[in-house]
Amino acid sequence: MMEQIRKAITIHDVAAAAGVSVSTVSRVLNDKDDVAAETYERVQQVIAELGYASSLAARGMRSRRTNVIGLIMPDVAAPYSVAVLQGINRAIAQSDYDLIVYTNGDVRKNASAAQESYFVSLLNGSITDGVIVVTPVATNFSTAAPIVAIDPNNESPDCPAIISTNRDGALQAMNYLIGLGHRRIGFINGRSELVSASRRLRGYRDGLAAAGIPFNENLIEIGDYTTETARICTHRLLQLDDPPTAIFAANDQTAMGVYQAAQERKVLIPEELSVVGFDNLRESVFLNPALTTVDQFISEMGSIAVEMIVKLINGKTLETDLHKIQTQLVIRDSCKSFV
Amino acid sequence: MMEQIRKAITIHDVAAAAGVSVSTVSRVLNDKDDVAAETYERVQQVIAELGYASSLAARGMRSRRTNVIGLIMPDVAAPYSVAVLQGINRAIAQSDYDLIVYTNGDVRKNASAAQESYFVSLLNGSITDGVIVVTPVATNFSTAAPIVAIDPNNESPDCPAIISTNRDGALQAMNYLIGLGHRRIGFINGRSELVSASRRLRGYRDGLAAAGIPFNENLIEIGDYTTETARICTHRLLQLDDPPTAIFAANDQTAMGVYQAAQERKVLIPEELSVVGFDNLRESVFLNPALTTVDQFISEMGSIAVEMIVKLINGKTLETDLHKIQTQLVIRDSCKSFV
DNA sequence: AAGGATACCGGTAACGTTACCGGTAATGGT
DNA sequence: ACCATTACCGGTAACGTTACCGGTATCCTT
Repeated sequence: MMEQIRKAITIHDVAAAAGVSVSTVSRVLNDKDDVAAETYERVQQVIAELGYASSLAARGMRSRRTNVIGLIMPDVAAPYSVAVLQGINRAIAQSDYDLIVYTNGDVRKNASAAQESYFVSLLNGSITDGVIVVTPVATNFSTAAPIVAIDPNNESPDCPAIISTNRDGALQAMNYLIGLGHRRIGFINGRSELVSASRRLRGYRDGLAAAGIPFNENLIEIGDYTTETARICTHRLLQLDDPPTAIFAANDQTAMGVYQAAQERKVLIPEELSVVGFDNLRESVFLNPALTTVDQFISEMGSIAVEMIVKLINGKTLETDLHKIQTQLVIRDSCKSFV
Repeated sequence: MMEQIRKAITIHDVAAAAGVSVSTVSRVLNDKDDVAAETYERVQQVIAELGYASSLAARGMRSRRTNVIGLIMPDVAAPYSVAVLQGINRAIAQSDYDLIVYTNGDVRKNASAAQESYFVSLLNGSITDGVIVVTPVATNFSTAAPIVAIDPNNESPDCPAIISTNRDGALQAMNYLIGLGHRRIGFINGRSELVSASRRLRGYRDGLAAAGIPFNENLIEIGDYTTETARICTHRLLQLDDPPTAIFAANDQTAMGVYQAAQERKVLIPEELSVVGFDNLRESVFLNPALTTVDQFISEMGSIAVEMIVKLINGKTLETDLHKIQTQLVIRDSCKSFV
């Protein structure tokens, strides 16, 4: 077994086996009409018999068209990434394109801009017709093929991008909590260098200000969007002399950390502590109690990105370079009014 | 803005800008030692300035080595796939290789063998040095580069593969339930054409047989590993004249469907119905009550696959072509003894 | 000082494919 | 019967890169 070191078959092998020239095989492969029906059949049969598939590399190099869209994301297995992937996958299925996801598996938090542009050029102009990048630090890429950024870390990116209304979503969450009577509201933020985190903090502060509640430094924790860090932050908040009656978590994974810490301290959610998250991940429904959270339609961002990149690939112009997605509070069972 | 239709830069541009030949630039790129320190520096600087990245396609075509590993999976966003991805990602990060995930976004359940081999040849021999395929139907690929299959749908695949002990895991689950006193145990299977499903059914039947419990056709439902179908199957089981006191779900997503149906019928888990799953997905901890399930170490399968493919790429031989992973029952809160 | 070794670099060919051009045979029109 | 058109197909060059060979200038050795 496993003696299949039979050298990979090329278009030349197919041509030889079918008794035609490589040009003709190429024409068959690309469904050009300048080939006799009989010849077409014969070549197709040989292709099937030999199990031939054309080299994506060679094809892309010569014809400048691969029908493949690239996707670059820092960590493919993170819940956020998975949600994006779902949307992209759905859109790809309905398109004529295939998808290649590229990652170096590096889950170090701070991918450098240089590395990102490296990845982009690596794919673009060789094996992909266009690239979608997720939460990039860089937004200026030197490449011929089009690029679309999802949630870029740049207030004014110079490539087409999709962003969600982070401040507005946070504001909705705050208004909801304040409407329930909460006045001591803790906030556990994401990594502060991320634009999304600073925009959500903005919403938190604006929400307080609009209600005339003074900003209290002690109620702010700087997390990193991970559950474990959020657990620690929550413990710090809950052991304050005057602990918060509600916590606004900057994303759902952070909210999970809040749940964990609350359970460890025998603090009941929502009776003794209200919690609001951000993202509306699939998992948030399964939490007990089900998490109230801000939906930022992550999957939609993915599918819209595909639509945009396809337009760009086909030389069309976009209606808008900056596609904003409206966030929306989803009320479940993790909050209770505070009297 | 967005006038970056500056034609992609090639090694020739770099060579011209640095005042050297393309050969020298190539040597710098590949860290060959036949280049003066001063020249090396200058070329590196030009590369950085121009933001040049070599074309993966051209490189792979010429040098037969790309340092990229391919991964082919039917649905990247499915929970199972995500778990595999996690393991693969972890292992990739510690290796010298990058990862490309290929999908056509087709979530149709039955990908054809032809399509699979097409994908494999597409990647292999052009842009990847080796490919990992997840739950392939085909296991005989005509390609020069190595292949490793995860959970192949073939009892005796003729390529190196990683499989988990499905029957044994199911047996553990059954012994546990029977040990708790259950005798009417329902089983919701996955798609019957999958090897994993038939092996788990085998374990279910063997478990019954060992305990002297007669097999009852009515307690078997054929699902498709999805939550929605499982919901429907569960309703059928629970409205039987003599409904099961426990349900063994063929995977965790199926178990979630059982939870949903139970909730709709006001059937309490575990008081009135015990549930065991299979997979031990991340989500299973968040379920309420936490799901007792068979861990099949999906992530480990991914990282082991990377180890295997790297060995094969480097011409080493594997200790074993068929790597079996031991499954293990994880007991949580979804089962109770039946008196 | 002459010969040989070494350091460094450029030119050429090839990887597998498609775009383009051109050529042959068959067909149609008069 | 002759020219024009058409249908079909083959040859050649090029995509961007690296392997390989070979060439020049410098250095070392005796």
